[in-house]
Amino acid sequence: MKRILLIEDDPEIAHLLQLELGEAGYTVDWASGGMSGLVRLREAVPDLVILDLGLPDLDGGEVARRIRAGYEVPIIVLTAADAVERKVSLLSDGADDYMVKPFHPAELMARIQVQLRHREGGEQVSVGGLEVHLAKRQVLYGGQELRLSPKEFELLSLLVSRTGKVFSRQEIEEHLWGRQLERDSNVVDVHIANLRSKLREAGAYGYLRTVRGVGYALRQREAE
Amino acid sequence: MKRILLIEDDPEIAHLLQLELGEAGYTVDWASGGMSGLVRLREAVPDLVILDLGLPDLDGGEVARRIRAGYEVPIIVLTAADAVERKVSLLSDGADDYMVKPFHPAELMARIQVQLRHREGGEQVSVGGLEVHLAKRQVLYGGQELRLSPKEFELLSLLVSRTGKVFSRQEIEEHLWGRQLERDSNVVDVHIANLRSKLREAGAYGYLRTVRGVGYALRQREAE
DNA sequence: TCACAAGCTAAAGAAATGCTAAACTTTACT
DNA sequence: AGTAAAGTTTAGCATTTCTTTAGCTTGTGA
Repeated sequence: MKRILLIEDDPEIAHLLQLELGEAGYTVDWASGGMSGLVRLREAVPDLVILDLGLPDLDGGEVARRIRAGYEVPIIVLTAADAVERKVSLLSDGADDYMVKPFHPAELMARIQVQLRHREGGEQVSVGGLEVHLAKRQVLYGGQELRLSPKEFELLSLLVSRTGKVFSRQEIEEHLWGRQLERDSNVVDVHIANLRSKLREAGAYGYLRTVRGVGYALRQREAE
Repeated sequence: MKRILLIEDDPEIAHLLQLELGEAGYTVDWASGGMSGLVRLREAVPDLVILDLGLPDLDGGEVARRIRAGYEVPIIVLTAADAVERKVSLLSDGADDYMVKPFHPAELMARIQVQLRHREGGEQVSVGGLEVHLAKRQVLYGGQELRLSPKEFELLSLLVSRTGKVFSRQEIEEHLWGRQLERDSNVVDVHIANLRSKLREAGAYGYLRTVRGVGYALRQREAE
């Protein structure tokens, strides 16, 4: 369950948003002023902050800066129509997105999702259309999920950790097995072959390349 | 100093990014359209490209594909919130990462670092337009990749390690074979010839020179 | 200008390297 | 214990790369 901190002085808007967000499955925490918002933030760090600019006690930019100084949490700013030209300074104050009032709740919802997705994606790397989510242990190609065995996933993770670099069989062995294998073992080759065939099956051919005499690398696609 | 090519039609965003990136120590080159971006790229290949999707003249995916067709440079795409579903096709067009607008500059900065780290093999040497990446076992000439055999790559690596120095056949043998070969073997000559022909094929003639009676050296280009 | 050494080239056989399929072993789960 | 999935080994095959050979070209000094 995602927690959202709403800093908004107008009770009417606050109430409306609380309803909308609650229905969408978010837990909403409401603060009516800049100071109380900052206090609330310290008590329980939310997953996202919605900040109204027109606060009575503190300037919105100031609040954004203070939040940003101590927390990584994404901030969406609500601003009146006449303050549009402030958007640039706002963004550099630490806001991640802004919405001009009045706005449609659905749009706010969409932007919230975008921001949350941004943060979650932390451990994601991609090469070409290949996305590797380390935390989720998931690999996507063209939005489609690939079913990889543990060894295959580790192998791909290693290669994607330094795109372009050629990993020798020895390096791969050290990373996946923690030691060197027998001199004449070709386990690595076999796992490479299996991984490659699953990649190809999904249409992701040409990324996993053999560098003869040295090892393997993940590179930008090459004609097959 | 890393060079970033920014392809962005909105002058306001371009200016903001130019400031931010400049402060972070990058050299920023700004192109306001897809065509001019491609031209700029050809003039001086940057270390990274930031590409806005909403260009007036060319489709963003098209630009990405054209860049990718000729260069290995990493591409980060900026896309409007309503085009999120295009990310998949974008990634397979050759983009390495994408960011949904608006975004926090710090996040862009982080992603730039990720991309540059991925690409850097650490050790890289270059003479003229010839770049040799040891970790990637890759040789680029004018952004274009050369396919070299192991011996050819080692040979070029050796020569490029002390640009200008003349290496005797004996020295070359010691480095590539770990010993001296028979007196009347001309393996070195043959590998030199093969390397030279691959270089020439890519347009990189005039670098690999013969010093009669002594050996071979890699020097600044000379008329052919 | 000629002769000879040094270097270049092309081609063929030898060697090394990687790929694949299939059998076998281990592991995790029922 | 039985099954299914994953991991490993083996061995033969295909391909690339390396080396050698032999004849050709080029540069240099008499």
